[in-house]
Amino acid sequence: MSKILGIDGNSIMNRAFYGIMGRNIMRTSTGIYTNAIYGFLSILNKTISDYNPDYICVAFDLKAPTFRHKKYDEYKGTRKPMPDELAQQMPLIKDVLSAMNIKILELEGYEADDILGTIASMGEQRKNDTILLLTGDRDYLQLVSDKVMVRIPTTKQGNTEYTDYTPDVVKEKFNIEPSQFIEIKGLMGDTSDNIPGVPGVGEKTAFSLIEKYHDVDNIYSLVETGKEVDGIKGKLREKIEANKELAYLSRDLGTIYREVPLNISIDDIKMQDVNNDELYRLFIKLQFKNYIEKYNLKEPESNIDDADIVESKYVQKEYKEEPYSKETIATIIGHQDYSTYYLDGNSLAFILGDSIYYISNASKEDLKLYFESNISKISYDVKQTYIYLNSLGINAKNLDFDIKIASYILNPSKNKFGLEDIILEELGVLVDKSKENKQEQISLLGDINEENEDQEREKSSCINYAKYIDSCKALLEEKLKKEEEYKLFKEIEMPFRIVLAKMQIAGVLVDTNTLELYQKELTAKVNSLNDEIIEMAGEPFNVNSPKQLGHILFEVLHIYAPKKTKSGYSTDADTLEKIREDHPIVEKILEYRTLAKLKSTYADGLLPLVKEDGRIHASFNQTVTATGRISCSDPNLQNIPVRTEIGREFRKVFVAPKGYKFIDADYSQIELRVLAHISNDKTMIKGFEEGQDVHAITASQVFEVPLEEVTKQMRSEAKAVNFGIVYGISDFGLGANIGISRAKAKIYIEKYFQKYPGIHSFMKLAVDECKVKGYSQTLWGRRRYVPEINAKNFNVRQSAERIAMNTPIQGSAADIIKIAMVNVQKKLEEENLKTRIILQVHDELVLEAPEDEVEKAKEILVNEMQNVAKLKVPLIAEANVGNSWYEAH
DNA sequence: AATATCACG
DNA sequence: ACGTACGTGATATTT
Repeated sequence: MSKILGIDGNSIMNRAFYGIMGRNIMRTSTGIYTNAIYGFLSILNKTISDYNPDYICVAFDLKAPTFRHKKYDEYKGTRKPMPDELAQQMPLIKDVLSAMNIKILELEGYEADDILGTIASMGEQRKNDTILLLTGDRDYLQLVSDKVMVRIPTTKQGNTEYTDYTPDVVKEKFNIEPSQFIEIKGLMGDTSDNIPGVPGVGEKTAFSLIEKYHDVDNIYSLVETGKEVDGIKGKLREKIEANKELAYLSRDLGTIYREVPLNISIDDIKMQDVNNDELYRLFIKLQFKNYIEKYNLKEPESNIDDADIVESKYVQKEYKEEPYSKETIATIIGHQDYSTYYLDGNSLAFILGDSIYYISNASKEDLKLYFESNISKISYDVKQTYIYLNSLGINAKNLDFDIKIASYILNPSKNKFGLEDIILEELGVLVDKSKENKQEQISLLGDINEENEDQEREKSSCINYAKYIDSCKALLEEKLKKEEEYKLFKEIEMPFRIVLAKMQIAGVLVDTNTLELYQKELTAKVNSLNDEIIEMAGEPFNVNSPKQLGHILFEVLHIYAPKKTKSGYSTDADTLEKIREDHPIVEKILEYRTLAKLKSTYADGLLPLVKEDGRIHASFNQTVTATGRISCSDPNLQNIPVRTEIGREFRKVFVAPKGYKFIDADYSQIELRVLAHISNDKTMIKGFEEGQDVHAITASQVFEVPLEEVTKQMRSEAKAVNFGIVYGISDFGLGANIGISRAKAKIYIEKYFQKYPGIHSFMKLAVDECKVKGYSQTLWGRRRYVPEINAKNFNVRQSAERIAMNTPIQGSAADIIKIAMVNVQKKLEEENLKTRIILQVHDELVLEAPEDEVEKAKEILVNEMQNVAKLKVPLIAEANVGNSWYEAH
C-alpha cells in the first residue's frame, strides 16, 4: 500500500503568505521576502511527518493564452494579481522544492487543481493506493473519495490547524456528497473565481436545493415539467428557469479537470532524499537557520564555487597562528592600531596585525596585559566582557567596537542579536553553537585523548570566532559609515555601553526585611480575598484564570458581558470597571488582581534576585527596542509601581546604603519638548519657553477657553490628547482611552491640529518621509526601518504610519537621555566622585551618592541632563534627594 | 509556545 | 467594511 501526497503550491504559498504576515513581513537582512516560503515548509513538514507519503509532488498554476474551456478567459481573466512580496517568493520555493528532490508539476494552460485532480485519478486507478491533497482551496472537496483525502490548513489565533476531509467529514460538515460540490457551484457560482452561477442564488439556497434534489440535472428536469416544485417558487423559479445555460456553464467551470496530459507515471514522483548541498546553500541564502538544523543538513565540503557565499562578499582573511608569550604580546601590542578578540570564560583568542594568538587558560596577568592595554579592541558583547573582567578585578580599556551594537544600530527592529545570528547575517556562515557546547559535556566523560581533542576543538572554535568577528566588524563598519550612522554608534552607543556595564555592576540595594514583610502581608490579603471571591461565586475556581473567571462572572452570575474576545470573555480591568456596579464580587476581583500582581511580580519575583551583596543587578539591554530606548530585565526595574499609593510603597525597599543618598532626576515632558523642537510649532514652543503647564495650555487651545477657566476634567482630557499625539493619534484610540465618542475625539484632534499647525505638518512630513526613505529617523540619526509604511493592507499601513510619527519623538528622547548618561558618568569620574548611576527609567535617572557628594552630584546630574543639546525649547530636569526611591522620586 | 493581564515610561 | 493608540517585561494559565 502506497501513499501519494499532492500539494497545491500556489494555494499553500498563498495561505502561508497571509498566515505569517504580522506587522512585519519576514525577510532576510538582504531584503528577500521569506514568510510564505517559511510557512510553506512548516506546513509541508508537518504533513510529511503526519502522512508519511511514498510519493510526493507539488503542482503550480501556469497560465497560457488559451485555457481548456472556451469561455474560461472571460470569466477567470479578472482575478486579482498576487502581491509583489508573494510573487518574489514563487521562484524561490521552486528552487527549494527542487533541492528537496520533490517533483514540481506545471503545464501551460492548466491550474494546480487540474494537475492534482489528474494525479488523484491516476492514484485511484492503482490498487491499494491512497491520496492526500494538501491545499487551502475548498474547491478540492469535490475530489474527496474513499481513496482521496483533502487536507486544508486554517489559521486559528495564529496557530495552524489542519482539517482532513474524508467523505464522512464532508457529509458531516456540509451535508452533501463530495461530488455534489460541483452542483453547488453550478447554482451559486464562485465570486473569487468569477464563476457566475444562477443570479440570486446564494450559499443557503444552493445547499438546500442540492440537499433536496441532489443535482442540477434533476432540478431542471423537475422544473421543466412545469409542475410545482417544493422550495422553488416565485422569483427563484423564474431565475432558475431563465439561467439554465449559466448554471450548466458554471458547473463545468467549477469542475476540476482530471485528464491533464502530464505524461508521467506515479513512479516519477517517488519520495527521495534531499540534496544536502543545494538545500544548505538555499537555506543560508534564505537565512533559515532552524530548517538547516531540522533537516540535519551538513555544510557542503567545498564552498569555493558557492555563488551565495561569494555574493555575501565574505572573504576569509588569512592569519598566521602564533604561540602566545607575554613578552611578545607586550611588544607587539603597542605597534598595532586595533585588535579583535573572542573571550569565552578564560579562553582568549585575539588578532594582532596578521597574527592570531590563543590562550586556553588565561591567567589574570594574561587578561590584564591584554585588556588593560591601550590598544583599541573589537568584539561581540563588550558589556559582558567588561562585567566579567570587572569581577576578576580587571578594568578593561578601549572596548571600542561591539558588533552586537553595530548590528543593532543598522537595524534595531530585529529580535536576534546572538553572535551566530550576526555571523550568519553578515558572512553567510552558519556556526552551530549547540554543537560546540555538546563537545564540552562529552569531555567530562571521555579519556585523556578525547580531552585533548576537545581542547583542540575549543581552540579552533575560539580562533574561528575571533576571525568571524573581525570580518563582521569590517563589513559593519563600512555599512555604518555608508548609512551615516557611524557617529551615533561611535560617539553615543559605544560609550553608553560602558555606562550600562557600570550601572549593572553597581546594582541597587534592597531592604530585604521590608520586602519580606510586604510579601507576608500581601500573601495574607490575597488569600483572604481569594476566599471571599469564591464564597461570593458559590463555587471554587481559579481567580487567576481569565477563562474560569469569565465563566463565573458572565455565566454563573449572569452579569452582562460588555466585551468579548475571540477566545471568550474579556475580563481586563477596563471591562471589570464597567460592570463594577453590577455585582459586589467585581470590586473584590479588582482588588485581588492589584494585590496578586504586586505579590507575584514585585515581592515573590524580586526576592530571589537579590544577590549576596544585598543588591539587585538587573540587566539593562541596549539591543532590544526598535526606538533606541533601553530595556531592563531580570528583574525589570523600569516598571516598579508608582501610579497607585499601594504600589508605590514598593519603592521603599530600594534604598541607599548607610551614609549614602539617592538622587533622582527626571525630565519634564521630554517627549513633548522634543515634539515642539522637531515640529517647530510656534504655539507649543512659546508654551515651553514661558514655562507654562502644557496640558493646561492644550486644554485652553482645544476647548477654546481662557487659561484660567480650564477645569481639571479639561486638563486631563487635553493631557490624553497630548499623549495621543505622541503615539501617532487616532480618533478611535483617543476615544477609547478617555471614554468619549469617536466623533468627539475626532473633533478634539481637528481642533488640536488647527491650533498647532506645526505639529500637523510634522505628522504629515514624518509619514511622507518614511514612505520615501523606508525608515524613520531621530534627531541623532538613529534609524528604524518601517517597510509596512507602503503596505496595501489598510490596518498594517495605518499602524506603520503611527510608528513613523512616534519613532522620531520617542527615539530622540532616548538619544537625549543616553547622551546625558554618558556625560554624567564622564563628569562624575573626572571629579573623582564615588557617586554612581544605578537606574534609568526612560526619562529618569537615579544616582547613589555618598552624603558628602550629594550637592555636587546633584548639580552635575541636573546640569548634564539639561545641557545635552540646545533645542528650540529648554530641557528641564528636576531632582530630589532621599533615602529610598520612594522618598527621592 | 501562546494568550491574557498588568506594571512602567 | 474594517479595527486601532507608542515602547517595554513578568507572571500565571492554557495549548
